[in-house]
Parts: sequence; structure tokens; C-alpha cells
Amino acid sequence: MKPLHIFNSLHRKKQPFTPIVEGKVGLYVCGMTVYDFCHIGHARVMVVFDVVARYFKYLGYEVNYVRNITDIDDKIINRAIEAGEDFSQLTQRFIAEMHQDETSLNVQKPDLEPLATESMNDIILMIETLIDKQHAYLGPNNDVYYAVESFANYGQLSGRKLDDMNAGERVEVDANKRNPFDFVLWKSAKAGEPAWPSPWGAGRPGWHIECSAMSTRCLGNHFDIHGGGMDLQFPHHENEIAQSEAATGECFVNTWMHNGFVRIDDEKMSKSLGNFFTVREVLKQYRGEEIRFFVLSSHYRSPLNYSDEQLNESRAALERLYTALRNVTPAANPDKSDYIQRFEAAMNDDFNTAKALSVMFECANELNKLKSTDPEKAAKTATDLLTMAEPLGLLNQDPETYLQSSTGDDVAIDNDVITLKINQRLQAKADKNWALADQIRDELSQQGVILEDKGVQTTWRRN
RNA sequence: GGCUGAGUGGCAGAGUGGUUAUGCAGCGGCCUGCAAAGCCGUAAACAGCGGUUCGAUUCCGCUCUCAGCCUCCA
Repeated sequence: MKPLHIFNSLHRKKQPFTPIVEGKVGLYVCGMTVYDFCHIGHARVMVVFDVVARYFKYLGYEVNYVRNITDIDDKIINRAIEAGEDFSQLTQRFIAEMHQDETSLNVQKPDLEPLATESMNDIILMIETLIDKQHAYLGPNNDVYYAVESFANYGQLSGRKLDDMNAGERVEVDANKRNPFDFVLWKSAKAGEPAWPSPWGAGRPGWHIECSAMSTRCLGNHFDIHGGGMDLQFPHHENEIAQSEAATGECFVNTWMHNGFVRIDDEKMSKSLGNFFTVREVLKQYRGEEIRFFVLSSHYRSPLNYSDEQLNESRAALERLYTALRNVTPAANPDKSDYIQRFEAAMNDDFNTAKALSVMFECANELNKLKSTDPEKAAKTATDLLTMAEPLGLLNQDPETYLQSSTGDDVAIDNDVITLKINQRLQAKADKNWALADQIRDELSQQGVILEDKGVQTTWRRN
């Protein structure tokens, strides 16, 4: 079978993955700026790279997954002023909210979650190095800037040349900079702003330097994979490369991975456009696992169109998989089945989760058949299905529990009431009072409860 | 202006130089008191125009359309 291939944004093609250290992988992902609730776009990053980390573990790698938290920047400061609270109270609150969303989405914790505010020493050291090496300078306004012209390879990741770009396309050119594309490494504080001491006076780090400093501290000068949303490719990741490679003189990252956007009505979901849904909002209507399935139903580099219809399809799809797993006790399967092999082939092809899921559906189809014809083989096939689901972070609940769980935070009919109604209906059925039996079933159906008769027994699920 | 990526059946979404994706929805059956779930069968697609080829949805070129980036952004 072909080994794992990953699309490397740096070279715009799929390449076989070769770890720097045999059997280990260092993965750094740009995380959230914590001044608000996570939206579905953030959820996509969380889920996609959670699957990347899980699949590496599945392949037997020792994974060191680092995802930073940006807990100081202009937006945080502004939001804290609006809310009339200390910026660190604000960020702590939204860090907790983010962790809650991750739990809802069955996203495993990264191994390390460094904070910008706890990385000041590393940041300042790196800026000093950059100044010493003439890659950075102190502007007339006392801000420290990175000099993009000092780095020969500037533009390699985003595939653009300094001359080709339109300076001031959206933002006015800053006269303190020598080149309009120079970017801030250290920003001096205005009165009342949160600030840390530095050789250039009290201030705070620019956005890009924190990731260079934190990734280097956690994973070394040169590591395997760096990921994030497509929109970070330029300037954020371009600038990280410039900073890190200029400071250390070493290659920074081997493989760059960028996930596509979530869209609404064919338009990028973003805070600035205001067309975003928070994870919290969607959880009012859908299960966390349904959101997760939705994210994985298309390839991570493709756009993902958000709509209720899509979420409803994810619901139906998960229902099918969990239904297949009902009434089977999985048993160890020592053989690597054809399904597992095709699943791995799909995942090895740049984490093709959409194709991997299609293999799971074929497996579920066979499982449904085997349940009545060959229980022993069914038990093994169930294990196959669960084996594939694990690196995707799916199907980790008991099937019956999942199918009967409420489909959102909204108030739903109580389990005890359902049981009561079912018993009433069983009596009606025994009396051959079909009209009453159907009426009860219809009533429950209107409240999202589906009944399924199996001989003298009735099972139920919510949808 | 520069640079990316994409256009697949009713919807979503993989993939491939010649043979079933998969899920949902549809149609016909089996099962069921009737349903639901499940199973079996079935139909339907590759933006347009050229080119390469015995053969292209798949490779190449052009056109059209859409999306993204060009210092807020996942």
C-alpha cells in the first residue's frame, strides 16, 4: 500500500511523509484568538487536525501535537475595554468556552497548549536575535519591525513576489516601515494597555512572532508539520517562516497543511463578514458528533458549505452507522480486512476522510447483512467499523445511547414519558387496536421519537 | 493588476484514460397489522469549445462561471 502522502502547501503537491525522527511527528497548529466563542470555521480546524493527530497515532507514530492560544492582541484589548474587564479575565473565560466546544466535538486535547502571554521571554529573545542579524529594526515610533527584504525567500509559501503585491490594497501603508510589507514584531504600549517589559520599552508582541517563538520552544527549530486555516498562509505563515529561518538559520517546517474554509451561501464564513454560526448555536439543534461528521464529509482542503440540509444529512448518515452497530457485540478481528485496507489507502491519500467514510458505509452494509446470517463474522465486522471510526473520532458512543440522545440543547420529551407511551402502545397492539397504536406512534413521531417494532418488542430513537 | 483553487447525477460529495463511489432523496420489490429499520433491484452526472488518443468526465489549451489571498481572519 502507498504510504501516507500529504499535500504540502509549500510545494503545492502531495508528497510522501517522512518524519524527521523515525516514528515521531511534531505537529504545530495555529489555534484561536480567544476573544469570542468558536464558530464553525474554528470547529473545522479543530476537527481536521484532531483527525490528523489521531491518524498518526493510529499509524503508530508518537505524536507531539502543539496548538497555541493567542491571548493578547488588539481585538482582545478592545473587547476587554468594551466589556469593562481585565483582558486576562476575558481570555480565560473564552479559553474555557473553547475547551467546552472541543469536548462537544470529541476533539482530543493537544499535547501542549502554549499561551502567548506565557512566552514573552522566548519572543523577546527571538526578536533580539533578529535585530542582531539585521533582519529587524526599531522604527521611529519605537515599534520593532521585521525587514522582509532581508529574507531572500520571502513569499515562498504563498507563491508571491514582493514586487507583484499591491501594497495598501486594503490598509493604508504605514510610514514607520521601510517596506510596506514589513510587519510588527514588538508593539509599544499606549497608556493603559497591557504591557510587558522589553529592551524596546513596555509593549506586546506582534501576532506572527508568538507562533515562531512557541513552536520553536515546543518542537525545536525544525519540525515536521505546521497547520492552520487557508487564510493564515499569507501573511501569517509566510512571516513565521521568515522570522524562524532568519533567526535560527535552519529549515523551519517540512510540511505545511492548510484547511479550506467553511462557507455560507458560497461565501467565506468569517467574523468580519458577520455571517458565522458559533459552535454553541449549532449545538442547540444538532449533536456534536453530527457537526464532526459534517466537517469530515468533505476533503479538508475543499470548501465546506454550511447549511441545515447538510447537517440533516450528517444526522441521517450517522444514524445509519450507529444503527448497523446495534445489537452486535464487537469481537476482536485479527485479520486486516479489505475494508481496513481501503480505509487506510484513503487516509494515506492526504487524509481523504470523505472516501474513508464511504468505505465505512460499505462495511456497515455488510454488517447489516451478517447480523442475521453469520453473527460471528458480524462481530468481527463491527470491530472493523469501529477501528475505522476511531481515528476519525466517530462512533465512540454506545449505539443505543447515541440514538436515544437528544439532538440538541432544546428541551425534548422525557425518556420516562416515551417508555410510558410505548407500553400503552404495546397494550393497544396486543388488543389489535391498530388505530390507537398508530396514534401513539404518530404523536411520538411529532416529538422526534421514532418507534421500531421487532416482534413483541419496541425500540426507539430520536431524530 | 498579481497569485491560488474549483466547476461531477435531484442534493451533498469522492474518484478514474475504457468496467458500481458513498450518503440522502426517487422508483420497484422483500419484510411488517401498518410503519420504521434493514435487505434486494433500479434510474440518473461529469460547465462549454477545441486538441492528444483506438477511446477522455479523467491529460493539454482556450472560454465562461464561482471562491479565496494580496498586512482583521481558522
